[in-house]
Amino acid sequence: MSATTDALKQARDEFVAQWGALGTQWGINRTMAQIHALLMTAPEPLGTDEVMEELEISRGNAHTNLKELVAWGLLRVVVRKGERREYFEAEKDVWKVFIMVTRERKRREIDPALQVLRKCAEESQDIDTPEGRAFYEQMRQLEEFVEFASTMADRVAGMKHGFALQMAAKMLG
Amino acid sequence: MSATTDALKQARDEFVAQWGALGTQWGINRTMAQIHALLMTAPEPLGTDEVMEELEISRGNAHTNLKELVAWGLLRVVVRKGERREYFEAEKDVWKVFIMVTRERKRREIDPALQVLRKCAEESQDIDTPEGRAFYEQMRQLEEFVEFASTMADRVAGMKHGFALQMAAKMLG
DNA sequence: CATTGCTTTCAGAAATTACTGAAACTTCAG
DNA sequence: CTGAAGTTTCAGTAATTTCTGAAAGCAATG
Repeated sequence: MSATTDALKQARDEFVAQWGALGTQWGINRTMAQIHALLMTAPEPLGTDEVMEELEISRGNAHTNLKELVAWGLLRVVVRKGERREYFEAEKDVWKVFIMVTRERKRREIDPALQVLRKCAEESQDIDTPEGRAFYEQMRQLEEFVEFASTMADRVAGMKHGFALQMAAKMLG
Repeated sequence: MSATTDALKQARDEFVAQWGALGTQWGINRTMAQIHALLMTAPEPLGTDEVMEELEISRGNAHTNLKELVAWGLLRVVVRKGERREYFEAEKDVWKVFIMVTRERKRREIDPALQVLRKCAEESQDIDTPEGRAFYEQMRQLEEFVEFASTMADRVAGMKHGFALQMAAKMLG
């Protein structure tokens, strides 16, 4: 193995390890983040066994997290003709990755919050004391804000990269 | 206790419990989210003992999470004249809460990612093979995007509520 | 319909994270 | 200085999350 190939392997391993550590901070499990990093920097699709070997993890773990990444829309399953194995390929376009993550987080984090806030607002609607009114108002304000966030998330997720940049330029200028 | 007071307590308990559960999904610990919910809906500042009693948690747990919330800028410490106890009061303005959370998440999630990406880009800068170039390019694209996110976070965190609404209207219109 | 090659599931083990309760520390008043 | 009232720390325990390895499932092939 040549010196440059070795240097690449090293840089890539570093990236995988660090991305995994970051994932933990973002509330994503380490293995999932590592697999994502590995595949985002893979020149071609990898199979379950290759992922297992590269990251030194069990089949069950590799399988679960690969499927989870597919559910997030961050990996595609690739089947090669004449082969039974499944290969996995990462979305490499950074903007598309961002869109996927935004959609998924909205679904998992924003939508449930909205449910809760609406329920609490409704339940406190008719409580006719100063404290009751204050509580209701607080719920309403949270609800309004989260609704706003929800709309923004949808908007952003629908944008084309170019448009987003244009908007950002306006915002920043 | 009157019926309406009772209904309020019930609604509030529900909110605290659910907000705690949501917190878990956001990668924030349950107790911290519960304390935050409790104080956001408290008509006046509470002391450690009241928080302990309300949520049925230990002193150590209450203390740690109260201080953590202060560190996030989501609670203020209030001292009443002639008293030694510390009381805690939540920021109730939803927009201000959002700003604080944005700042803190940028610091904890975006900045470290940028460090990692810069290091990996630098390390792979001179690897002169097709795979090396591809890796370097991927790091650069990620870096560029995260830089963009960082700038946006700073911008948003510097906005006044009114301005944000105005911008949102433009975006959505 | 038996075998092969691969995918999926899941019970138990390991690792991580959060909580308790008690002791140590700090500050103030008498 | 001593005690009272409160804050802070932390070792050990509990709860939760993640991972392993093996068994079960499934589809294609001969």
